[in-house]
Amino acid sequence: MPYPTHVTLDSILNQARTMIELDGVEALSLNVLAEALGVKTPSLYRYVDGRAGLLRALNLQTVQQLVAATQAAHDATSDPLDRFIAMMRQYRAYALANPMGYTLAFASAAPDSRPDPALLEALAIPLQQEMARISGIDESLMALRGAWALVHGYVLLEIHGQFQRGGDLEATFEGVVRGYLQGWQPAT
Amino acid sequence: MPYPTHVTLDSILNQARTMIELDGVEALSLNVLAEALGVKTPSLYRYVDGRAGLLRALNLQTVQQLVAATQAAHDATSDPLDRFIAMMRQYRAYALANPMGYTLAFASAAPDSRPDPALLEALAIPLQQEMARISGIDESLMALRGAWALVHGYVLLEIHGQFQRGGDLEATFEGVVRGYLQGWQPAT
DNA sequence: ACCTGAACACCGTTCAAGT
DNA sequence: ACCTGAACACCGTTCAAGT
Repeated sequence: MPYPTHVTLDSILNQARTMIELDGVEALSLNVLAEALGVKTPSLYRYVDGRAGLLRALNLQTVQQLVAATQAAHDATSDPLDRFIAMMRQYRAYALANPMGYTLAFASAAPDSRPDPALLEALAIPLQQEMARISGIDESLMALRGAWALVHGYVLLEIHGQFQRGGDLEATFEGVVRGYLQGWQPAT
Repeated sequence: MPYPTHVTLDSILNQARTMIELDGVEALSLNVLAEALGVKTPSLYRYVDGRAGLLRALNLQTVQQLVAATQAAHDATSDPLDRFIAMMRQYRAYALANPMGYTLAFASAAPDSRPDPALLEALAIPLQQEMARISGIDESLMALRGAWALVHGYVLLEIHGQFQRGGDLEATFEGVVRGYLQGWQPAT
């Protein structure tokens, strides 16, 4: 009689994700993860290629979820500028809801667990299309890179508590993104 | 006859810094660090409070160096906008020269090794003064937060290789920062 | 005063063995 | 087919002991 399956890739990732968000990536060990899943540590190796492979799988999931989140906003509006801002809002919302996962995927040092370039394209293409309708196509790559940097940096500073002087961080986000984008609209 | 001192806090930090920049933070272990310094691991505990303390000390140094770098640019120019941009250029140059150290200090998850708030003020105050001369004082906090986010995000995306489509990243940096700042100049 | 040896608990990883 | 036990090398940390 073979063993029943006690664990799946999904259950592993879900458990890892909640542990990471609770205690940080450094505190995530395969031992405690296995124990929380009611299994012995070596069993995890059937589903994931060690600790590094686990982080890779998590990062893949993170990028996919982020793409889905921004894409949902894309389909919900039509005016180019509103649409772009709505996508940035969704981007921020996802990052703030998954701060450790976002940081791990997009600002972690390990070069081997970086997001797949092809997936990053999936994130960038629809954004650049919208940007082209705001800035014109010639400037759209530069304008998009700045917008991404602005949003990326903003959510990371928020996540890591580096906006120390309070204020309405949501309104400020809206303000700086709008301000940035207005600079790229062709002069009338 | 007492032991001669084989190691100092400075030699520890320097060695740790070069190791981090070479192989990443995760690969930094007290064992290999001690061995590189010609000393046994427990000796490090006289100078630094364990691995966490070592990272704290490194982060402190990073922020101080970053403050010094931006401050140098402040003293070298006089026009507000040029001066602010020069400071941002120095900020980026420092981050790109110390990518792992910068990431560790400003985008690492560990909340206990975060930079001292008072030091962050030392970084922010002169920047906000310049920003006030560009945007006016009322908007200067919001405008500065956006500028910081933009530069922070930009250098992190550069460091982690996420601008995949090439192009002159220095010129793009200049362009997006200038573009952002122009939006905050009061209408004529 | 400064460093080391020895010991402990924990970690990731591999692989033959169990069911 | 899936999981476990046992073993290994490595890690951080503490503290009594060495010089």
